[in-house]
Amino acid sequence: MTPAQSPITSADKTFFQLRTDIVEGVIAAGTKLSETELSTNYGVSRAVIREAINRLVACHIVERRANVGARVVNLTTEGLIELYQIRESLEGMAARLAASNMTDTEISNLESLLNDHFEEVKQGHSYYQEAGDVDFHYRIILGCKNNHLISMLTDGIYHLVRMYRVQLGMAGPRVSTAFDEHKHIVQAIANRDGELAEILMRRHILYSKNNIQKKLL
Amino acid sequence: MTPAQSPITSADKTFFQLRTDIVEGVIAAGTKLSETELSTNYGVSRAVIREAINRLVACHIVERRANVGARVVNLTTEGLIELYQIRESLEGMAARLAASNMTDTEISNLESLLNDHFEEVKQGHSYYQEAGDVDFHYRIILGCKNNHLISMLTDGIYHLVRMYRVQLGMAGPRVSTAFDEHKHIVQAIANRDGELAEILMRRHILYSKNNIQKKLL
DNA sequence: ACCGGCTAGATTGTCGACAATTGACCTACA
DNA sequence: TGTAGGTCAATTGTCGACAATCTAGCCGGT
Repeated sequence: MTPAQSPITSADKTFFQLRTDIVEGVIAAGTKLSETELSTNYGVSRAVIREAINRLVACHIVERRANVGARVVNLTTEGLIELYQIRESLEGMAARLAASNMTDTEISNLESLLNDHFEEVKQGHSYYQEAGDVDFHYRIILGCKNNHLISMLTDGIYHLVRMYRVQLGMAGPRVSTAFDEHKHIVQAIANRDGELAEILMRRHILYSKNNIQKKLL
Repeated sequence: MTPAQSPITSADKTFFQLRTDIVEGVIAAGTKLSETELSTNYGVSRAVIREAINRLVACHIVERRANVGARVVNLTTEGLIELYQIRESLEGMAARLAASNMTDTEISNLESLLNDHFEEVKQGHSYYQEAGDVDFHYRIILGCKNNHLISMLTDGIYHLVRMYRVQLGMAGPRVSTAFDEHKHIVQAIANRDGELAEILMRRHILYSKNNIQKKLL
């Protein structure tokens, strides 16, 4: 799913591990992160834990107050809306750029990916499950070829999005509609129509937000 | 200009200092950042330097390779374009949200700010100088009330933008035209027309990008 | 002369100990 | 009883030393 992360240093590994544990809910939202405690739990020095925590702060997964400590962020409705506004903006741009910058083979790969998903939908499997949706969005993000943008989305935003999805249990009913939206986005990209691709991607994410927002009220 | 940063810890101060020195060009782009050397220069321990560098890595001002070291990023045309694509996307969204979320007093403050600038323009002062432009964009960003978005722009993107501006010397000729663009954006926000505000802001940044791109060829 | 491996120096990564700050509890006093 | 102040334990911030890793230069073989 996500491309091979290659943890080199001990701090890398600890960062990835901690991030996974928080996103998956092993460490609950709002939890205080005690450096000494984590240090013993993960079997590394406090310096390593500190570096990992600082990186999590940079992705907005953890908040730190000087001389007081670090806490996992709380999952709020406002936070989720903020996140989706950013997604709408950045992924819309990614789709626009992808229409210009994806190679023909990348596009045909994306189309065949979509066909595979179509088969699953026909057989009644819920399409809007993590893997398929994430995979789709992921390829378009990579297709934009803007490294800074790619990094912001894949290193920063997406883990937070996933945290909300996992912990608020969002495997919503937007099955076939979401699939159609994906199909139209790919069509626009294949036609090299960046403007349309952006509009469609933004609407797609906006619908998603509205759907979730409805469920949370 | 930028709101009061309150450096608490020694690492905070070192981070701000280092960032300023890099953005202003005291430490040139592409320079290798030796931890021990910086440690003696700034009069703090290596741990503090490491934390500061890691934060700079998170803002994409510095790149680090494990076991090798950290370097200040190189300023490339591609990097600048990437940055402006992100700005177009995020600040467009900020303008849209600002049209909904700014208070009436914030809007009237913004209008009077623009009037002050207009006086300067009438008197022949180059409007498109750092202070005025940054101030304008800054207020709109804050006006969006999306804390995550605010943080991405003010902590992340803007220092890089400034680094390009300072080091590539961009005090371009877009004087009165930029002022008009600002005026129209404020009008849209005052009318609570988010959609138009976004379109105008995106075009404003796009023009800016084209202008710079033209000068760099 | 050129290429591959090896050694030495320097740099980064990790660790445990010490210093500084915070928050809570406890006490004294109005 | 409630509040202000002080004390103490616990946590975070900072430091210097040690271990692991990379780069550059040297040496020997082909």
